[in-house]
Amino acid sequence: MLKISKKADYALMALQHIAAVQFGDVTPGRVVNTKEIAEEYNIPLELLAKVLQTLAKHALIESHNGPKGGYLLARRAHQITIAQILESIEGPLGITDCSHEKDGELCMQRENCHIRTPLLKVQDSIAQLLNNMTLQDMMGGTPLITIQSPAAQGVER
Amino acid sequence: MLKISKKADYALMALQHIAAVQFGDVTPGRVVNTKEIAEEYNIPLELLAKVLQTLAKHALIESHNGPKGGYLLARRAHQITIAQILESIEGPLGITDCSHEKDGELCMQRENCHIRTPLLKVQDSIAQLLNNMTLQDMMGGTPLITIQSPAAQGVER
DNA sequence: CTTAGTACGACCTTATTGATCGGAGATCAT
DNA sequence: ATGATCTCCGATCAATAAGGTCGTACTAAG
Repeated sequence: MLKISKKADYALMALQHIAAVQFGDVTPGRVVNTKEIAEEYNIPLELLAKVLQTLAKHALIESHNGPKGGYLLARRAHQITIAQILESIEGPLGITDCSHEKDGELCMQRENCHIRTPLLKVQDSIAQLLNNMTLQDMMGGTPLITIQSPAAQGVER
Repeated sequence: MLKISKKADYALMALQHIAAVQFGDVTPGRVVNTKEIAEEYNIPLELLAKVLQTLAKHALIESHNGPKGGYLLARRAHQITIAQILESIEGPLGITDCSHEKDGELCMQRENCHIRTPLLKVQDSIAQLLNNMTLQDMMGGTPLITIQSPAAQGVER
């Protein structure tokens, strides 16, 4: 519980990989295709493809068609937050059902519910945490590259 | 998707209610039965019953059988953390699948996975948050319960 | 115009969650 | 004791979401 989905997991791995290739020392600027990532991390190819398409639709990466095609980060790693990634894949994140309910459908226990307010506070804390963490912060012990980032916080390297 | 389940929601509501009755001004020390809570918050009776049984099994509340029976908080509100409640209902909480995997089954992408460590940090932060918040903290502006259902009981105690 | 790649939508399978049912056991009033 | 209420507990069902697959169309490089 309080668990992120596999698709979101895959998205994080893929983005980490793309970032590592793109800004790494070996072949910087190279595009990365779906198959390469799928094989590297043992992710089902078709599923990963859909995840990447979703990320592209949300403008976190950009796709290039045809042979020699593949994906590139749309922005730099420190400009992509973990929250953005998760929300691209799983929709707006909310601890509780009544977090962002439209006018029409409000939950049955709303009138007497005393736990909504405190729960929303918890949610805010988590959202804040995820919004302050970027893809850059996940680029710790990558074998491909050694990023010298002064601003990477909270991740051991 | 980082969401807590309905059962966990129900658990929180129920505990908040029990605490409010038990330590409130109106009828302090009174036991609370399943039906009362279910009706107050429009929760399916049978489902709530199971939630309460689970909470009792984890020693967060204690049950009293027979007529005039019901539930009582096993400890005081500030000694019950939100983390304890959630874990009672949904098992050990972990952001990612590989959080607490047994020796045998480790995830397919483990060897090349670069996101595990940073994710565990996120998880720790959330766990810390939930461990530092108690039931007491959810008892903010509780309008004290005003139930005097005929089915409930007489005036004594 | 062929080939290697993404794009996209429909579909299937499985796991989790939410909810229900039927009794067994406990307790209290009478 | 006995019956009326309660909780307890296991089994089960239904709904929904998650994970994964398939087929085809579209695009660009050689």
